[in-house]
Amino acid sequence: MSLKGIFASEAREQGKSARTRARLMDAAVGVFARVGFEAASVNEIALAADVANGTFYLHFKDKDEIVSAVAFRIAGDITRQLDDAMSDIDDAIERTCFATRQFIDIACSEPEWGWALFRAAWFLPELRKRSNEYLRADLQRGARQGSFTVKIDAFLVDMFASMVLTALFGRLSGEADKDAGSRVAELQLRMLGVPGAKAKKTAWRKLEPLKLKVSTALVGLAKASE
Amino acid sequence: MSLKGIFASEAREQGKSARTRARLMDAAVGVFARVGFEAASVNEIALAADVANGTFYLHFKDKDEIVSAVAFRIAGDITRQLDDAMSDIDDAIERTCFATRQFIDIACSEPEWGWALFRAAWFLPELRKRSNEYLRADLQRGARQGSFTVKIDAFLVDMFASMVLTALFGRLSGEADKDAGSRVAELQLRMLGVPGAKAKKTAWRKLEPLKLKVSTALVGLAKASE
Amino acid sequence: MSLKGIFASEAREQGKSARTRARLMDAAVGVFARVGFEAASVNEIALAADVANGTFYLHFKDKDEIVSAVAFRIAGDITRQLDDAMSDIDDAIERTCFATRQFIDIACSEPEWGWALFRAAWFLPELRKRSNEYLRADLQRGARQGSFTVKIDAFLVDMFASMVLTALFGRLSGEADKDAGSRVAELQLRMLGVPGAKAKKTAWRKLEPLKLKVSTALVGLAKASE
Amino acid sequence: MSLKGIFASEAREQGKSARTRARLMDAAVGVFARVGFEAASVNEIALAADVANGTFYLHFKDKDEIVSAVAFRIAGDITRQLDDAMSDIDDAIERTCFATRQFIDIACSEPEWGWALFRAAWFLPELRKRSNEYLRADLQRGARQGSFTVKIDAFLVDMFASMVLTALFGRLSGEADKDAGSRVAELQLRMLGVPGAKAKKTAWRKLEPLKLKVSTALVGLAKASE
DNA sequence: GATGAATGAGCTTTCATTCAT
DNA sequence: TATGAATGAAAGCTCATTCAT
Repeated sequence: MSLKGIFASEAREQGKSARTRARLMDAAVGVFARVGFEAASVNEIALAADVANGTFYLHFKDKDEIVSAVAFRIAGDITRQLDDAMSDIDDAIERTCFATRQFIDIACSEPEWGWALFRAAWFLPELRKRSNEYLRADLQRGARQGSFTVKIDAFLVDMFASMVLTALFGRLSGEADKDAGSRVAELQLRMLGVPGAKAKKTAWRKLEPLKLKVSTALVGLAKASE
Repeated sequence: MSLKGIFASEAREQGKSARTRARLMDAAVGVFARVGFEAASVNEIALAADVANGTFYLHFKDKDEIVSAVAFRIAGDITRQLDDAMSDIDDAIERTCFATRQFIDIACSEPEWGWALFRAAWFLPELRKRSNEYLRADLQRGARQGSFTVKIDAFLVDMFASMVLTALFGRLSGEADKDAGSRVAELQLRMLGVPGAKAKKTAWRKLEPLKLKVSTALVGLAKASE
Repeated sequence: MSLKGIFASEAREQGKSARTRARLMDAAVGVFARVGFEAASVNEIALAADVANGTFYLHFKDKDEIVSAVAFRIAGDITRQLDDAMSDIDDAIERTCFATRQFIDIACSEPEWGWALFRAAWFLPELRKRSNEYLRADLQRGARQGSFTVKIDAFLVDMFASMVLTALFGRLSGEADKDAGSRVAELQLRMLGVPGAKAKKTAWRKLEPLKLKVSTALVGLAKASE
Repeated sequence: MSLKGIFASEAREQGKSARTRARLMDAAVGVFARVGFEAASVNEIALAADVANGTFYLHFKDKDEIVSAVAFRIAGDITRQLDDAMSDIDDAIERTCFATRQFIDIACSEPEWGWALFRAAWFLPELRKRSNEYLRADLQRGARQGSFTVKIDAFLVDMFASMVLTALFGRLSGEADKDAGSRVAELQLRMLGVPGAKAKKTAWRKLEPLKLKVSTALVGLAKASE
C-alpha cells in the first residue's frame, strides 16, 4: 500500500477540521519533497490539498508552521518506531547499526517523506538537535560498553548524523543502491573504533525491513513544537 | 590583508567590464553568505556592488548564473591552491589529512566565502561532483598505496566530503572549535581503515596555515560551467 | 456599576436570540472603540462575543448593519436620557448648556461608547442628521425666546454639533480636561449671541452628573434605520 | 483651467521619476477623495495613475507614505499661499476672517483636494497639529491686540479648526452654499468675543477670491514629513 | 557598457460571507 | 438557532527581468 495521503487516511475517522489539516500536511510533504521548503508556496500547498488558499491559514499560522509540523511529525514517527523496534537490543554496536540502516530504509520507503526529512534536517536546527539526542544516547552507550574509542560529543554526533543523511540522499537521488545502509553503517563503526571485521559483520547482517507506521499520537507533540 | 573585494582588486588591471563583473561577484559573496542563495535578490547584490540593477544583466544571464560563477570560482580557487600546496606530498594519508584540514582552515579564514561555499555544495550538484574528483584521486591513491582498506567509489567520496562540510559548518557556526579540522581528519582516516594511532598522529600534527590566494584563471572555467 | 455588557444584561429576560444579539452588540462596541469601524472584523466581534462567527449573520445582515445598530442604539439611549432629564427645563440657554455638558460627560463615562459614538458621527450621516434634530429644537427654542441672535438652520446646527464632538474627542483622547464641557458650552453660547457674562455663568454652574441608563426601547428603531 | 493632474503638469520639466511620482500623487488625491484613505488601495491608485502596481513601491514605501505626502503637500501649498496673501494684514480679526474664508474657498475650488484635506485632518494628527500652529499664531495675535476675550489654548484652537472643517465639509457635500465661509467666520468671531456687529461686518466684506497655486518648493518638505 | 525606472507575475495574508451539519 | 470550517476575492508587497535612454 502506498503511503500517499497517509495523514489524511489516518484522520478519516476524526473531525472535518483534522481531516483538512491532514490533507494539507500530506500535500505539503509532496510539495516540500519536490521543490524544497523555501521555494514551496502556500498557494501551491493549498492547491495540492484541493482547498482554498484561505483555508490554509485556518490550520497553520504560516508556512514555517506547516514545515515544522510536517518535519517534526515525520521525524517523530520514524524515531518512535525505531525506538520501539530497538527496545530489546542492548549492544550499542548493534543499536547504532540497526538505527542507521533502518532509518534509511524507512525514509526511503516513502521517498517524499525521505526528501522532506532530508531537507528539514538542514532547515530546522531544532529538529537536528532533537534527533541527535537519540543518536548521542546510543553512542554514549557504546562508549560505556567500551565498544567505541572516540570521544562522544556534539561534534562526533554531527559527523555521525551527516553520514546518515548523506547516505539517505544517495539512496533518494538514485546514486546509491540498496547497500547504502550497510555501507554507511560499516564506515561509521570503523570511525567509532570498531575493528574492521566486526564492523563489516554487524553492518551487513541480514535485517528484517521495517514498514513505516504512522501514528496519530504525535500530532500533539508536533503541534507543541511549532 | 582582508579579502573583501578580492575579485575587484585582482580585476583592477583588466577592462572596465571585467571590473564591474568582479564587483558584482564580490558583492554577491557577501549577500549569499548573509541570506543564502534563494533569499538573495538581484537588487540587493547590485546595490552592494554599487551598480545599477540593470547592469547586473549585462554580466550574468540570471541569478542562477552568478550563483554558479561565484561558487565555482571560490571552489576552484581553493582547490587549485590546495593542489599546488600538495604537489610535493606523495603519501595519501598525508594528502587527505592535509586537504581536509587546510580546506576547512581556508574556508573559515574568510567566513563569507566559507558560507557561500557550504551553501553552494547543497545547491549545485555539479560543483559537488567536480570537487569530489579531487578527493577521489587522493582516496584512490591511498587505496593503491595500501593505506586505505575500504572500497573507493562515489559513495565513499560523498561520505568523506560530507564530513568535511559538516566540520566546516561547525566551525562557521561557532559550534566547533579550532580542532575541528584535526578531529574530522582523524575520524576520516579511521573510517578509511588507518589504524587509530597512526590516524591520530597524522591528523594532529602541527600544520602551517595557508593563506587564501585568489586567481583569475578560473573565471573562464566558471563561465563555461553555467 | 460598570456598563460592560449592558446590552446583554438588559436582555437577560428576553429570548435566547435577543441575548445573543445583545452579546454581539456589546462585543462590537468594544471592538469598534479599539480599532474603529473599518478595521473591526466580524470574526473579532464574534470571538469577543463568544459565539461562532457564522452566528453573527443570523443577527446582522452584514458588518455595516451592526455598526448602525450599535451607533443608533447608543445615540438613542443617550439622547432619550438627556431628553428626559431636560423635560422640566424651559429656558433654551439652560437647555443647550445642559445638553452639551451632560452629553460629553455621559459619553466619557463609558469611553468605549464614547469612541464608538464619535466614530459613528463621521461614518453615518443618517445618525448625525437624526441627532441634529434634537439640537435644532433647542436652538430654535432659543431663537423664539430671544436668547440667540443667529440664524438657526442646518449649517448652524452642524457647527454646534461639531463643537460638541470636538470637545468629546478632546476628553476621550486625554488632551482636554474635565472642564471641556463647560468651556465648549460657554463658547457655544457666545457664538449664539449670549452675552459673555451670562454665557460664562450658565456654562460653569455646578451640574449634577447623570448616570448612563440604557433601555431596550430603541432596538426596534435601530433596526428600522438600517 | 482645471487642476486635474496638477502635480504631473508641474513635474513635466523634471525627471521621469519625478513625473511618475507626481502622477501617483495626482491619482491618489482622486482616489482618496472618492473613497477615503482607509478604503483606498495601492492597486487602485496605481491603476488610476496608469502605472504597474509594483511601480508604486518605487516611489512610496507604503500607503501611509503617499497619504502623508499628498496631505502635507496639499496642506503646505494652501497654507503657504494663505500666509503669503496675508503677509500685509496686521489686524487679527481681519486675519482670522481672511484665513477661514479663503481656506474654504481654495479647498473647494478643487474639490478632490478639499476632500483629501478634510479626510487627512482626521487621519493624520500630525497634520492637524501643524496646521493648528498657524491658527494659534493669529488667535494669539488677536488676544495681544485685545480683540479676542477668550483664553487661547489648544482646546480653543481645536474648536476653531473644527468649525472651519465643518464648514468645508458642508461646502464640499453641497449642503452649504457659498456663504459658508462668511457664516462660519462670523460665528468664530462671536465665539472669540468680537461684538456681533463688528463680526458681521468683517466676515461678510467682499473678498477677492484666491486661485489655488501649487508650487514645487514644498515637495522636499512633504517628503521630510513622511 | 551602464543606467535605473518600469513591469507584472506571484507571494503571503486577511476577511466578509456562505453553508453543511 | 447555532456552529465553525471553508471559501475566494482582494489587499499589501517583492523581485527577477526588461527596456528606453
